[in-house]
Amino acid sequence: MHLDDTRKEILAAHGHLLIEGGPGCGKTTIALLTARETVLTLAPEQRVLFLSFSRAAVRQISDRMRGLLGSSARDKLEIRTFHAFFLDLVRSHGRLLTGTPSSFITPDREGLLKADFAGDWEQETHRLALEEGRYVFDRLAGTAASLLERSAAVRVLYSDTYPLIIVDEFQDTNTDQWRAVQALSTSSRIICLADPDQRIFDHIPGVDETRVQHAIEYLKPRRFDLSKDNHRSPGAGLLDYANAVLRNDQAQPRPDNVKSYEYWWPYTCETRVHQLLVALRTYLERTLGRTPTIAVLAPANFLVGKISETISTDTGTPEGTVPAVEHELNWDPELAAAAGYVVATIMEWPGLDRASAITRTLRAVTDFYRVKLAGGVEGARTTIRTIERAITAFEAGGTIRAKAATSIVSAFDAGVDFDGAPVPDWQTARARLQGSAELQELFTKARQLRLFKATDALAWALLDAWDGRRTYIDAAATVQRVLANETLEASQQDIAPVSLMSMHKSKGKEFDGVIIAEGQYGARLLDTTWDSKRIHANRRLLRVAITRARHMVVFVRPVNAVPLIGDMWVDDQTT
DNA sequence: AGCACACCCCTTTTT
DNA sequence: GGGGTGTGCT
Repeated sequence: MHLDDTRKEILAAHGHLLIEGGPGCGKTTIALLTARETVLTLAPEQRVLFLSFSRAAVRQISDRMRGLLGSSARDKLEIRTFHAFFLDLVRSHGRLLTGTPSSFITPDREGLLKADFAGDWEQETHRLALEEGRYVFDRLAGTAASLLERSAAVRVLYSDTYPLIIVDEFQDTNTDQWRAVQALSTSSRIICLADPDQRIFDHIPGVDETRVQHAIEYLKPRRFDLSKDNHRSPGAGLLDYANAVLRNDQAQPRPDNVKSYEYWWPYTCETRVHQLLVALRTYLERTLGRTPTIAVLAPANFLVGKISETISTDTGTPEGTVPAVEHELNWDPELAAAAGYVVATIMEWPGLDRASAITRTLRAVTDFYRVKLAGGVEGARTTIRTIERAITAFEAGGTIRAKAATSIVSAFDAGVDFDGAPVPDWQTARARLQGSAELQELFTKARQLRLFKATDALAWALLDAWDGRRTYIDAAATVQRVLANETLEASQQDIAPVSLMSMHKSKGKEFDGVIIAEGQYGARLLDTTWDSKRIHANRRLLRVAITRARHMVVFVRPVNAVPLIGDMWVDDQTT
């Protein structure tokens, strides 16, 4: 492999390093090569630690590693998420802080606990951690940091084990993650990989635009700038264009592999995306000579969800019918699972007495709203209360007032027949979810489950739950188990040919083609009414989205959308 | 207490 | 366009 002077310098350098550069500049590669050199000097029990944010990123880095490092070097390199690393640390040493063994509260469990807790949940999670040694995900990093700060023994143990620690996406580390890195930096060598222009998460508490500056002051690292380099060949033009969008640089022309389309009546954003998605797929298939990977990205999740709904079925347009597109969607998996859980309780009906069947389903409905409440929807609280009151009234034989509850009762009384074929039976059960706004919402969410590739696993598990005559025994528990399993495994699957996600979620991923969709009412890419801070944040986000593509970017924007490059204010006045 | 209707606003999240 | 919230009616 040919190395230029900067890279040779990086390999020869000692002490803490800060390596900056944009997408495709080779930060990860040079970090892996540095790890390879370091590995040669390690004692048998020592390793190099490579920390990143998501499992998807860990997977991508591991793939890259396999191409660069021999198997003996690979064994000495630990590529892990921050979370997994902190989880181990707290599991092994958390007792030092609390005196009790540590246990963990999974996100779905946290949702239910949070919904039933009246006070300040943030404060409660601190109390749970300190007094009971029970940790929700968000408390892990802070706890790990405290352990490393307060216990010299723990710090020395970890620094001894990991003399070199590489921190990926350093600009997005939060305060707690940075504290842990700081503590380890006393005896371990730290290499930070950063691209300040990919900072798209500073709306999250603890993530801070001054992080890189702090690191420069605290670690006093040697700094290297790779931002001029790009090793993805057709991507080079895309990176230049993305940088032009970032800086609103009007001198840069739009390259041929960036297209922009408008939509207006009778098209909606979703139908236009559907049409262009099929066209892009055909085009890439022809030019690449293989099945391409395509991502549809939007600035807001609700738009992603709407696009998913639209492309799931054939769409009629003035230019003909566009066929349904198989795709993967990663949005609200917890809410969809909670809705699926309600459907599963209905599949248990024929085997249960009236009272337990109905209360079981209604409890599942309240749990759905607990998940929703945990996601920040305050209004879910009244719905939970209303349905809980209905359950109490039902059990006491009183009058039920909630429409969702009366609908469930009459659905049960109307009777439901299953015949042992899981998929049609699932649909039969799901079809009972109607008669009120709440049940309609559950119905829609449950439909999304189809998209999590969970269908097959669900069908198999339900086949086992079938009692051979008329009901599914413990269907709810079965569905919960399968869905929990699927969410954990999901990230390990290969990239689907077509995936839909928010622009934020696309960070660190790569596709042959990218469609960037802009909504009409919300979900704007740029808006003249925004302040400069938000405009700049969205330009950074656009840069991330554009650079996800290896070959082609297609914008789908409403008529009169603000040009991505140009004088926004003048344009606004002329329209 | 629960619901329907009117009005308002419209980002982003890993594990 | 549509989901969330607030208001007033039953």
